[in-house]
Amino acid sequence: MESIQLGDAPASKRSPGEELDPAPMYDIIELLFFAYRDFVGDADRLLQNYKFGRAHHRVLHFVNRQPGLKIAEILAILQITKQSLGRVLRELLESGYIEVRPGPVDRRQRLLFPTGKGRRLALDLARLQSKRFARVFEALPPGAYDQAIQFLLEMIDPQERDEIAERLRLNSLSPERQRA
Amino acid sequence: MESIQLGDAPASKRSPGEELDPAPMYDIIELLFFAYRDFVGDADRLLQNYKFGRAHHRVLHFVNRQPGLKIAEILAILQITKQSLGRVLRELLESGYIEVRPGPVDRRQRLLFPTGKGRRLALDLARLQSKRFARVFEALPPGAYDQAIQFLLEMIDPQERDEIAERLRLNSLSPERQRA
DNA sequence: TCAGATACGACAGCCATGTTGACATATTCC
DNA sequence: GGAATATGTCAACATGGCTGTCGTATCTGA
Repeated sequence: MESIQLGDAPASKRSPGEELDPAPMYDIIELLFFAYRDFVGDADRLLQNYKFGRAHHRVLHFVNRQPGLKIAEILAILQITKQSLGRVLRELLESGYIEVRPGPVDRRQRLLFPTGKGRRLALDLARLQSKRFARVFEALPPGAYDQAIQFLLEMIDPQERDEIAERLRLNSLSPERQRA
Repeated sequence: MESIQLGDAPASKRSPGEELDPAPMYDIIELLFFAYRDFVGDADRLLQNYKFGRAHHRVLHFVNRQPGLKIAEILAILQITKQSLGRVLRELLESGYIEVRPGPVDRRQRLLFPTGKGRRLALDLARLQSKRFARVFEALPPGAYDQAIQFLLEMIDPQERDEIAERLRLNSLSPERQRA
């Protein structure tokens, strides 16, 4: 692939050691905006067929990834209020993409599980978004995937970073939890 | 920095040549979600002091980056309708962060310019977001910035990609347009 | 055992930001 | 002078957030 040279390098590279009022990194700010918009656009188009929005997608995605998620846990992951979750979750329950079982030890809890239908839709959505990434890393040199992972991880607030990294590691190492 | 190994490599790497039903790339899908959320969170918090939202930020950002932007141009960049732009733009005009001048050649056009106040706020916001990037690339090996740029560029739909790359190149090479 | 903490549901109302559709106005172009 | 263009505007609506408040079932600990 042709290497495109865009704008300025980060200010920290232009004058090492000097940190006074670095120039804003407009290029990467805008690229992240456009990249994210196109990324979510893929799923948005598919979701229209189901009359679902991004909010439904997020809930279904994390419930599918972590079956048995508690209400409080998904609120923490999505960082929304239970009132916001309420409507979206109700629609997912009523249309049979997610089901609820009481917590085996604490019966106040409502554990969320994807149904077969739910797993299928979540998988379709994930595959669609994965296609974009697959195309990206085919066009980029080897190692680009690992570099992108490190880049995105660093972008996340430090407090959440460890927790998220842990959740990702757990999910990729223990597929048996999918059958819980 | 400690190199964290997360989950699986892309399916294309696990069995070269075979492309049937690759496993979804859950890790990078979720990392992009969390990374973007924290990224915009920075600006959101600052914007609260001004009673502005993300929509105002986007308009102010691009008007500041490309002074003299036409209405039709910013609609194309943001991919929203003029009705959506209307309210937000009116508030930015009334509160004096953006001003309008008729097109010198075509007087139907309303060219958008940031005011001094507008430039200051746009710069504050850009600096805030740049801080996150600066911290990221300090933690990452040299070359990570260029790699991230290439990654994000590839994530953008091909139709827009060239146009966006061109706009970024223009903006970083012709600062004199800032005085238009 | 019982009082308080916890996990969750539900109602009401509000806000921000997007949409479509229809129509008005000024200007430019042929 | 009529059509196309650039933009504004009004109305209605959808989505997805929010706060506040109250209710209920369940668990926990003194």
